Amino acid sequence: MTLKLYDTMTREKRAFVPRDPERVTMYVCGPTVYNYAHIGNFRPVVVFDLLYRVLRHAFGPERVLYAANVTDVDDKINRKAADEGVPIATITERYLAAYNADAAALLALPPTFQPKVTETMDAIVAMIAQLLQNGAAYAAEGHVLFDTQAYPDYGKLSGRPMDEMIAGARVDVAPYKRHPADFVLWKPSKENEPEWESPFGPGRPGWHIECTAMIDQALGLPIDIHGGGIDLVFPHHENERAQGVCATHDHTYSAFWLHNGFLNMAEEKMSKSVGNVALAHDLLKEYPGEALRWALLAGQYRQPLEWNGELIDQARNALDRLYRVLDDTARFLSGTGEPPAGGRETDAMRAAYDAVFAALEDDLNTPGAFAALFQLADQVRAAVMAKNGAQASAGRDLLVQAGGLMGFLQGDAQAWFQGGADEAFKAKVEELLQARQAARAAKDWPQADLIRGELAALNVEVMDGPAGATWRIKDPS
RNA sequence: GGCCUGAUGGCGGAGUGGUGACGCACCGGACUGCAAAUCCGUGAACCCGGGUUCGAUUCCCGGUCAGGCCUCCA
Repeated sequence: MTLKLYDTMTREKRAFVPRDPERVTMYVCGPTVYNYAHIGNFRPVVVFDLLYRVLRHAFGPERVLYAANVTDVDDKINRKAADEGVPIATITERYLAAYNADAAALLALPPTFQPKVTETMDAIVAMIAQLLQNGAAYAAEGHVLFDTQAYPDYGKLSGRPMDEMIAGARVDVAPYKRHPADFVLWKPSKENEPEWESPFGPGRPGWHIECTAMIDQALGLPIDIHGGGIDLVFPHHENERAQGVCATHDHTYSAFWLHNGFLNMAEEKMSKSVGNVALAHDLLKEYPGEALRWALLAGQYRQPLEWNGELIDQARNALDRLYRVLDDTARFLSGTGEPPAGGRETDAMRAAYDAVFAALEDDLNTPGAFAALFQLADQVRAAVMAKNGAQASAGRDLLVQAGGLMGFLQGDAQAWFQGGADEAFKAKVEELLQARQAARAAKDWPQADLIRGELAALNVEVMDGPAGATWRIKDPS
């Protein structure tokens, strides 16, 4: 089986073959850290984290280099800093920390590198100088601009014929541009804006050059995979490519271009509590990160995804079901008293397990992978019901492994169901549970139901099983 | 105005030139003191109009609707 990925550039799905299997490189455009990130900003985080995991599995963890940048030089940052009367770094550090915490909560692995513009300034300046030297850039009125006419392939990535686009554009063209599509590589800073020294005069980099320089510095051009949101195809990635190719004289830049679709926000349903629960930071207060991760992967990454409260509930329920299988299996295995070692899975289990990988290798078909995961879970449950400890154990291991490849099911099942409960709370619940058990033993049903009601008031749901009662935190709704 | 995507059951969402996955929800049954879970089972969809084909949800054309980009927004 081979990994197949859809490349925006060639508009086709094709086999992924890295330039060097010992050193697979991926770069993804990250956030501008001036605020809490919208949940939509985390779709690429989760999607490319999944790809990162798949690549690590395929080529070996230490052979995959993943760089996800952070933009910490930006007008919006400047404005925010001015509003609060604090240095730029105060803003960027605050929101970078929040961003990384949120990404971690969504179970995204930390990338190998997280380059920042402020730490790449030398490389940016050097690359601009190189472009000037190569005749692909020119200076005008304190700016340095990229000369799109110097790059015949310009527009190829986004599939835009330049003349038509300019004809239809509603943009004012700066008078110092030789061609309307030319874009800024370096520009003078305005009053009170941060600025850096350069051979072209003091100033700051334009938007696109930073990524190209960060890629070259962190990974080295060309790379195997470049990812980001679909909105970045033009102009950002088109420009990146133009710069990179003209600076390095290597035509690849990135062998594959991957772009994730947008989240469709249904504003009417989103307001479960109040206002915009659309910030990942806020959503994470209400839902387990693992459920949000599942929701973000509920659709194939290139398709638009309907984002609403129901989607999150469904994701949570889906994980409930898988964790329940894990939990029931654990109970069964501990009940049998003999931890079966070296058990063997059934063919159906193995087939489902393989199907998870096959789906992911097909351009990250996460819905297909989920379907296979459920198939596997069903097989494990069947083994438990058949009281086949060896098969249950082996199947459970496969399920945890397959889920793990996608970043799921690595937590303790009890923790999933009782997530967020502290020790004092658990003790309180146990106390009520025992009182209820006593009432049940005495067949005092009214009393037992009364206690169930008390637990319900604590947002706890009781489940009576053959081995006693278990409990879980109910849905937040 | 130009360019580009998409349209599948109540909801989310795969896939395919010929019995339309999967999950959630719903309904019936089993089980249960109650409830949950679980098990068995039922029902339910391919935007509209043409074309190609023995046959189209799938391919082509047109339309409608929705979304994205052309304004440093994933």
